[in-house]
Amino acid sequence: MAPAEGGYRLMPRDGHEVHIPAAELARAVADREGPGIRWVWADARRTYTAFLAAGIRVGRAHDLRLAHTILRGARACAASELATAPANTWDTSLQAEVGEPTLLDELASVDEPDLAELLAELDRQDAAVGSAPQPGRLRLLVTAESVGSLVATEIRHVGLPWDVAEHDRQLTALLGPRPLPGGRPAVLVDLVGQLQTLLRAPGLNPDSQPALLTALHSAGIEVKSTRQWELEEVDHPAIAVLLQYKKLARLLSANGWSWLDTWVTDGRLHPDYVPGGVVTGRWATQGSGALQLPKQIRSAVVADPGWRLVVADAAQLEPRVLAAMSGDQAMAAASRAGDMYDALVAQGVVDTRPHAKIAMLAAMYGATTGEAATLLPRLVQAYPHAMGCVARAAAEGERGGQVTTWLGRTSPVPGEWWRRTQDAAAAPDATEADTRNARRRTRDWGRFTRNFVVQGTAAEWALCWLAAIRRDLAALPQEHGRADLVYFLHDEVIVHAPEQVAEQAAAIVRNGAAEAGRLLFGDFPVVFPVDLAVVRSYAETG
DNA sequence: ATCCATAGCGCC
DNA sequence: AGGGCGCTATGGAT
Repeated sequence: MAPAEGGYRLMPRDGHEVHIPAAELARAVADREGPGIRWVWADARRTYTAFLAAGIRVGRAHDLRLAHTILRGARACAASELATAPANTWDTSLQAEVGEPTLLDELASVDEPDLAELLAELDRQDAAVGSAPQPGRLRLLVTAESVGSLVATEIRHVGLPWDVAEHDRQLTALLGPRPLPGGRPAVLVDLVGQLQTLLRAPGLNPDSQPALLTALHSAGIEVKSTRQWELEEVDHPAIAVLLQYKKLARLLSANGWSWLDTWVTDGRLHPDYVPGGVVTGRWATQGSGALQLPKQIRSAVVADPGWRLVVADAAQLEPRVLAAMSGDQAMAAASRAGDMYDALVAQGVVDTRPHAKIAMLAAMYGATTGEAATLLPRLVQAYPHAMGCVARAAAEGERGGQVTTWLGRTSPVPGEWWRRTQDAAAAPDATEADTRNARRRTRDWGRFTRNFVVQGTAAEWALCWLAAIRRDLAALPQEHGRADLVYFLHDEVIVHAPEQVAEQAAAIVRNGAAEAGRLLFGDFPVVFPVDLAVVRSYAETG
C-alpha cells in the first residue's frame, strides 16, 4: 500500500496489484471496505496520514512495523523465522518528520517496502503468531496495537480543540503580557528582582542551576539541590519567591506562548503520538508534550460551539488489571466495590484510603522502604495471588530474565552492564562497592520487570478500550458532525462530540471499558469503572 | 554551530 | 517511597 507516482499501489485479495490514482482512492477504499477487510501497510504513520489528508478513513488495518517489533521480541514466538532472522529493514523505526531532517535522519530513513516484501513480512508474522502456544493472545495484541496506530494517526489529524485566546488569558494573568521573543514576562522579571535582593545576589539568573545553588549557599541556605521538595523544607524568605518563580518559569518554557505558536494551529493541538513508543507498550509523543499537559492549562481545551467533550478516565486501572491477570478473587471482589482504595479499607486490609493507595502503588512499583514497607505485608496476606504475580515478575527480573504481559509483550533483556556488574561482584577481587552496585542493579531491574507486567497489561487494556470506542463512534449518526477521539493519555480519553450525540458517546466510552475487560479477561469478575464527565472545558473535570 | 548529559518538573 | 516517560534550559565538550 505504498504511495506511488500520482497514486497508490494496492493489492486486493485476488493477489493482483492495481494502481489507483490518488483522486480515485477514496472511492476505491470505500468499495473495498467491509466486514473482514483489513488494510495491510508498513506504517500507519506514513500511509494512513496521507489517506486522512485525502479525506479517507479505513475500518481495520494491520501495521506491519509495529507488529514486527512486538513479535520479534515476544518469547512466545522466539523460535519463529521472524524472531530468529538477522535484523532487517523492518527493525528500523521510522524517524518522525519533525523540523529539518538531519544527516542522521537521512541515513536512518527507510524506503517503503514493495508489495512482495509486504506480503512476505505478513506471512512471516502470521507464522510467528501461529507458532505461539496461545496464538490468540498475540493476535489480539497485534490487532489492538494496529488499531492504536489508526487512532493515533486520526487524533493527530483531527486535533484536540484548543482555545488559544483562553490559553493566552491564562498566561497573561499569571505571567503578565507576552514579552518580546527571548524576554522575561513582567511577573518573572519582578520575581527575579526580589530574589536578587533577598539572596543578596545581584545579576543572579535563577534559570542557571549552578548559579542558583551558589547563591543559595552564599545566603546560608545549605541545600544539595534546587529541587522543589528540598527547597520546601527550608525556612527563608527567598524560598517562597523562588518556588513561585520556578513554577511560573516552568509554565512559560513548557507551555507558554512559543509552545502555543509551535503546536497549536487553527484552534487544534495536533499531538504526535508514537504508539508502542515505550518499552511497556505505552504510547509516547514526539514534540508537543501532549502526554504532559499540565492541569494548569487544561482550561484551554474547550469544545467547539454546539459540541461537548466527553472526558473519561479508567479509575484505578492498574490495580484492577493486576487483579484480573493474577486471577486474584479477593482483589477482584474489591474491584467490584466501586472505589478500589475504599474497598481495601472496607475489607479491613488497611486502615485508611491514603494507606491503601500507598500500599497498592508500592506493590506495583516495588517500593521497599518507609510507610509502604509496613503496609505491604497486609496486602500480601489479603491478595496472595496478585502479590505473588508481581513478586514473581520481580524475581525473574532480578535473575536477569524476561517477563511478559497478559497478551505476550515481552520485556527486554538487561543490557551489557548487567553481566558486567554481576561478574564484577562475583570476581575474587570484588570490592564492597562492586557488590553494592550489583545488588542495586539487581533490585532496579526487578522493579522494572515488576512494573512492566502491570503497566504493559494496562496499556493492552487501554488499546482494547480505544478500539471499542473508535468502532462505536464511527457508527453514530453523523448529521451534526462526527464524534471523534481527540486525546489519549494512558488511562484517559477525550471524545469531541456534537452535543446531540454526546450522551451516546459517553455510553460508548463506558461500555468500551467493560468490553475491553471481557476481551482480555473473559468472565473473570473484575470491573473497570470509568470516571466520566460531559463538559465544555477539560478544566471542568477533576 | 552542534551534540550530549544533567537537573528539574510535568504527566500517568 | 517507587515504575514508565517527554521536554526545556543549561553548560561543557566537540
